Amino acid sequence: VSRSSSAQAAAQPPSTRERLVRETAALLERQGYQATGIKEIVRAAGVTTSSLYHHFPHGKEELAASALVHAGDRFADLLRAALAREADAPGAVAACADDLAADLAATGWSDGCPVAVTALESMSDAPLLRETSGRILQEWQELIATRLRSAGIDSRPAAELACMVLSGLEGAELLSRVAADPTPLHTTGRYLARLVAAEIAAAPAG
Amino acid sequence: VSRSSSAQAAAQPPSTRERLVRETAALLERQGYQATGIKEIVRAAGVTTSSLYHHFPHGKEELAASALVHAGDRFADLLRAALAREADAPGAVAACADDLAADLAATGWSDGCPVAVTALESMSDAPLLRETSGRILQEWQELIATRLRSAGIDSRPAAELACMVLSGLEGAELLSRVAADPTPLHTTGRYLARLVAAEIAAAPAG
Amino acid sequence: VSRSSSAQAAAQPPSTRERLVRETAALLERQGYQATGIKEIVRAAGVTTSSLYHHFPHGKEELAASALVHAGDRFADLLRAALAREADAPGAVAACADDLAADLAATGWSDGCPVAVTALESMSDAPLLRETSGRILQEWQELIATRLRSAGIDSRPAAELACMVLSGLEGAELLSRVAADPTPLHTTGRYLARLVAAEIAAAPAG
Amino acid sequence: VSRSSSAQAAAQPPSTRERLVRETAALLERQGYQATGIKEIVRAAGVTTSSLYHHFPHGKEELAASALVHAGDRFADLLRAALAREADAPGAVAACADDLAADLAATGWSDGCPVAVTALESMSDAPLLRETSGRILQEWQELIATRLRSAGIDSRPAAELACMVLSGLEGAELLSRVAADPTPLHTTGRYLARLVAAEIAAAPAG
DNA sequence: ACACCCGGGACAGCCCGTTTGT
DNA sequence: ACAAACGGGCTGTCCCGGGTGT
Repeated sequence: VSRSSSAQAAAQPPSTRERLVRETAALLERQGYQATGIKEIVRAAGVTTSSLYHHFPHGKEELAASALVHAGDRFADLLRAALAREADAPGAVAACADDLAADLAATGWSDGCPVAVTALESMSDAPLLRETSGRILQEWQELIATRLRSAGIDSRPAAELACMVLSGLEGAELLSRVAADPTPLHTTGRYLARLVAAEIAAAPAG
Repeated sequence: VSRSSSAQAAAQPPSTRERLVRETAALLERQGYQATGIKEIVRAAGVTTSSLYHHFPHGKEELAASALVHAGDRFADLLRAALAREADAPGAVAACADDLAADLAATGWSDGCPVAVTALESMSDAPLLRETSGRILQEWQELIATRLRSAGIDSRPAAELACMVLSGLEGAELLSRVAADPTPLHTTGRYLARLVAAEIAAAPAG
Repeated sequence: VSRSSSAQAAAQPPSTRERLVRETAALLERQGYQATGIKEIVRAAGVTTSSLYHHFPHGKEELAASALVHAGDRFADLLRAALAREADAPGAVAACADDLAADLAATGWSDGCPVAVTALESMSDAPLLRETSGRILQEWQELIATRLRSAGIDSRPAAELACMVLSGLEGAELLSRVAADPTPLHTTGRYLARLVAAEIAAAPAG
Repeated sequence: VSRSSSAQAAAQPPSTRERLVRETAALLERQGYQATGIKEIVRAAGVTTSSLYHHFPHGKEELAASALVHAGDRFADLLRAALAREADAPGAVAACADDLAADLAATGWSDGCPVAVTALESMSDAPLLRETSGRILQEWQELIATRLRSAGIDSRPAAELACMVLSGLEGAELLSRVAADPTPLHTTGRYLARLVAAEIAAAPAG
């Protein structure tokens, strides 16, 4: 999915399209979809409005969808890294929460999961964004589920537990951000790790 | 906090201010803060713009804050009811998730937690909304924590577990809404109940 | 219909709405509907865009419709004056063409019948403008028909002849404007007068 | 004038330039000049914008002028056919009106004389279009005048009568289109025929 | 000569949240 | 409490020209 990064990140300056997607992703993380204006995007990316509409004929929504995919890939990288770092599955899940907390704190809690707010904002209008958000959330769940299965958890409970883990992470991120406090993420990470440990203990197979 | 309801809910038609708050709350649940326009609010409430600025001199943000408090009280009612219905604490937590799922499904997943999206949208601007959202989320956590303590869990772990429960609920609501599927909420409810049960088993005192 | 002119033209400065209608009518005569921008209108009228949308919530089309009515009334005045000036009906019809020619020439053939171009432009979109144009053209025909009936022509032929007269005037105005030459209007006026005279001769009653 | 048709209409697919002109003519008939966008044209013709500017370096106006000539030729064909069908000159003139009515009604009154609206729209700007329109209208008048002269009318009155006839046709087309009703065209055709008959009777030479 | 992708400014019509006279 | 006005902002489209290949 995120192959473009390695393919052309060699040296050439990011293309107009690339810059649009990147800047939009950054703005979405910070402000959400509704509060991010087209003008703001083109100003940040240093391109003209016409260029935007050349690359994204359906306008803001199409661009935001691309930006969501981009941001989703970056978040997937974060998840993958955290999940791979710890040898035991419970620790891996907790690492996700802790890394996320560190990441958010580093930006002063202004940036955040770009999918959460955009998805919620796009419930009524913007069906394309809603679908895209859904797919991205699914990807993340599968990423987590795969890690859990590699720890010996059966496929079905692994999927359900991954859903729980992602729910916990997303909800805790909300609480942490509004409080500007990493505690909710850390606490949630600990409990999620416990759940994973319990599941492994219950299913000793693998 | 929600004392106004008993004070004047006797019979008289809802005041202008009341109608504004109620309609705004409804719109916030459905569309979030940014997508809800002043004109839309006054049209829905059947009042003039000037009346709005008479009652809420600080405009949209102040009105939205009042609406958040109103909506937060209603959600607290839902929590209280669910927590009180089940005799055992784990069941009570699961009931929260299930009630929430039923509630959201009944509106076609269009309505939702009014605080989540508004809080996320108001991170960059609208500090009043951010503070208000934070207070409301705190209230909910305390509501849950109180129920957990009454089940014999110590004060400190009860608070932490309540944080985990609320995180799970909020995150699962996000997942359920974007997928238009109650499964994430049910699954999360089950796991949260397990955590509560484990905590009770671990702390037999009380 | 055009009672407002006498009612308040006494002294007070024209209201915002009045200025909008007047300036729009002037611009429509000169440029047509499509070439006249909202910004141009508000600049000419010295009002803000928001004021425009306060008085004409449906925007450009609604404003243009009002302007058409206004301009139609003014053109009806011209017709009435010309029709009343000459004692004989044929001369009255010719006077219409001549007055129209004089009027158009006085503006360097830049102004013209505001209805013609707007009606043609609004065929595909802007149904409100189309209806309004149709009504105005009907009014003018009736004005002419009434004059013909007062000259002894029966009701039915008077209506048909009025249709012919208006067609001739509108078409000749087109030819005169693109050629910047009053001849087509004068020529057409002469032939129209002949038709009226023939009709009177054929129907000696009255 | 319309030599291109015979020259290359043999079999080969219409050239890029040809397609541009044809599609533009069709759009001008329906929407006028201002409402027809460059993008709309290139989409309809299936060519790229650069191709358009290659063939018509002066852009939209030059293309529209070519389209006007093309459409004018087609309308001239209609006039010629109608004028030649009827043996007597009055009947020939009436046939023009009737054929025009049939033609317009067949398109649901959406298409129309492409010159009228474009000419009126181009009065203020687009002098090239104005000149082109003028020439085309002149051609049509001469077409009619020639037919009248062949019926024994002197050169000078034939030219004037042709002016009257074209005025009547154009004006009646306007009235018919806005009313979506062929009656104005039919009525006008009848009266125009009467004028021609009277002229022939007055000038019995030939 | 011809066609492609891409970009450039300016402006289209419209609506935002807000304030003022009164 | 009301209509009226404010000024800036919104998304989107206008018509057009460069750079590149062929």
